[in-house]
Amino acid sequence: MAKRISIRHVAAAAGVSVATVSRALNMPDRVSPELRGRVDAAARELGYLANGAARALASRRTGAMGAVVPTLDNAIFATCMDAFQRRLDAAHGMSLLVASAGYDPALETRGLRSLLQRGVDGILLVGAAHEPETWSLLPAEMPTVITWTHHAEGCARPCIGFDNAAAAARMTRHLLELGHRRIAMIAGVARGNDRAAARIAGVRAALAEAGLGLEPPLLAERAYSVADGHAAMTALLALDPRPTAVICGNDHLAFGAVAAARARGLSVPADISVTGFDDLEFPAHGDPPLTTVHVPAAEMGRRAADHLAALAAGEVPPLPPELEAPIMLRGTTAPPPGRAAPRR
Amino acid sequence: MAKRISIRHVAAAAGVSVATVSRALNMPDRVSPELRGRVDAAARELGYLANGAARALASRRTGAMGAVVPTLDNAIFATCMDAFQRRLDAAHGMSLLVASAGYDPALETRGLRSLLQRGVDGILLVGAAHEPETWSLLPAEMPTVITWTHHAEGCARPCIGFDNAAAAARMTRHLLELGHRRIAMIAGVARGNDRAAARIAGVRAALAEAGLGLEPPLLAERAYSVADGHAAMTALLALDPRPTAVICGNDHLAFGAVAAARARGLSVPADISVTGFDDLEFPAHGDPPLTTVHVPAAEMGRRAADHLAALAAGEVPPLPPELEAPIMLRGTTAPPPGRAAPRR
DNA sequence: GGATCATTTGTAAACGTTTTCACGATACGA
DNA sequence: TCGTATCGTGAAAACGTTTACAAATGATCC
Repeated sequence: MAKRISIRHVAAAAGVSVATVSRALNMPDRVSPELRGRVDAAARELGYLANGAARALASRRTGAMGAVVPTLDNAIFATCMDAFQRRLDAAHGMSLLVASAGYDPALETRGLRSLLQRGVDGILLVGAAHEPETWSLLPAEMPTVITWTHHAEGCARPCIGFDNAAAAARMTRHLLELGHRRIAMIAGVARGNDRAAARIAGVRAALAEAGLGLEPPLLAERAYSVADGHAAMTALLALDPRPTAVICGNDHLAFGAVAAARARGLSVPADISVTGFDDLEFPAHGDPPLTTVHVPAAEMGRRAADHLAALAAGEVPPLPPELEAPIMLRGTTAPPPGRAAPRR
Repeated sequence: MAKRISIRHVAAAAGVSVATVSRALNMPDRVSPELRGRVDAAARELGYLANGAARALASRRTGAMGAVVPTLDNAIFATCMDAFQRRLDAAHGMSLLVASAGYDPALETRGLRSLLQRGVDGILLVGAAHEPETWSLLPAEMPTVITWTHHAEGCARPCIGFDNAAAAARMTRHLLELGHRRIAMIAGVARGNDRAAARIAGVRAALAEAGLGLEPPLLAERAYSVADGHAAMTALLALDPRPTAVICGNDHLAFGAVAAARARGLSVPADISVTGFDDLEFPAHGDPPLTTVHVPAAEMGRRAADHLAALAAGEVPPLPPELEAPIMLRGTTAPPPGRAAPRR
């Protein structure tokens, strides 16, 4: 590219030193109104855009935050990133650098390394379970937040999230209260995914309170996709006796599960109840609308932005509170067949 | 942050000059195997991570690409960004800086300015219609690609996309061939959105071939959401006579439209046909699965990455070909009520 | 009426790389 | 044996900002 306008040109045009230009642009109140006006005019006139690299090098801050997410292809993370980026830009003048790791620990480490090297003022991570190498890459003084979880034991970083296990347990108890006893779960792949694991643990704990267990074939771990949910549900329906309720690890699985049940001629929720996790737009408007756990994705994104920005500015923000993940009771849960709705 | 390991430390540890360290790391074949080994060892030993800002300043390239998208909250763009980022990283060692503009021209300009200032080696834009200020921000030599459209008249930048109007026209003709004559459209908001406008134009053109028109109330422009699709469909169903087919500007609108029709006790497609645009995962597995236009979002992302990387490397890649946007015939279209399926 | 202090400005030193240039050494062709 | 390429290396000059630091000016206070 042709040589761009530099701060020197602006300084010359305004008849001041480069330092004054820098100050006029970055700390307008430290410069007299008169010079500030001249500088602003010259900058606008010349179409001056500061060189980010030089600025970052000299000031030791880049004005960009990095995020490492499992994927952008799942709306729940995309929603979070959208809110994160918007808040970063609107409230803190910062940009977003994203790396998606595809649920692959090696890719995650690689992505983080690349963000760090590229230079970011902070890092957003999803979940608290990461490779040792990932953790060792992060200097203690690098502003970092963990999202999507809250009670992360042994995690030295602030967590902006909710309690996956508790939310899953609550949903399970709802099913138990409706009278279900034969409850299955189509979970996400738990290996390397602490959120998926916590959801399984929550369901299992709630079932245990009722004297029930959760083992294969009633527990299936599948990749988060509608097709996988469909396939897993089809397998569950072949069981005898078949479950009367199926808890799914996310909305994709649940949506597929509902479709599979209907394909088998079953009515949801009359014949079988299905629950999801995430609360995405489509399943919420499905037929019937999906009963699910609301995940505050956008809220996590916004809070993460504020927290990271504060950390990067050297402030010591209060530890983030646990977020709510309320159950959205909609149309896919009901008492098991042959049982009246419970009195309330 | 505590002072990080710099290239100087590595040079000292390896007993060579900083120039040699730089070369050993960036152009390994320009350095003798012996020294290269010493440098690599020292770098690994010290956990050296190059400072991206310094590197960018000296080399005049940042290794990051910028993208300005309308939103990340719509899966179609998130999917594109996911593929874009993955290809950027895997094939070109580059990172992704995203700005989402929320369909607001002013925010778009602002986002672009921020990306440019931050320093990117190239820019991905969605659609060819942008504010004059947006265009004037982009120096001619800044590698840029337009996605989501192909025949953009008067657009000096390479376009990686498909023909929105032609795809919409094809879908319309499919409906006409099924025997529909009273066809409505729930479109996206066309103002400032050339894709939405092109889709309307395509539908209108195909209808005109059949001697039909498309005006309000048969044409409604709504924000891209399931709820808006639901509301618009409800209004359409109050018409007398009501349309026998509704073409929607995207899958969100279509999904909501289907739900609204069923809520009114109508059967889709027996009583009324509905079509979408995008081909998202959920509607494709709905009940019935949505007939829609497939938008090659991931493919556009990958191609954009390759094209931009080539441009940034000073190559002159061939102009990208037009991409396919095939119609996915699924379960929401059928002949209008009281009319047999057409012979084939 | 000085001394002190804050305010505004300029000078120049970082910031951590890449890259040009020069240099010596080695290989090659005549 | 003597130029002449070729190669590997180091010294040092960018790259375009920010930010101590110092200097100059004017205001404030005994």
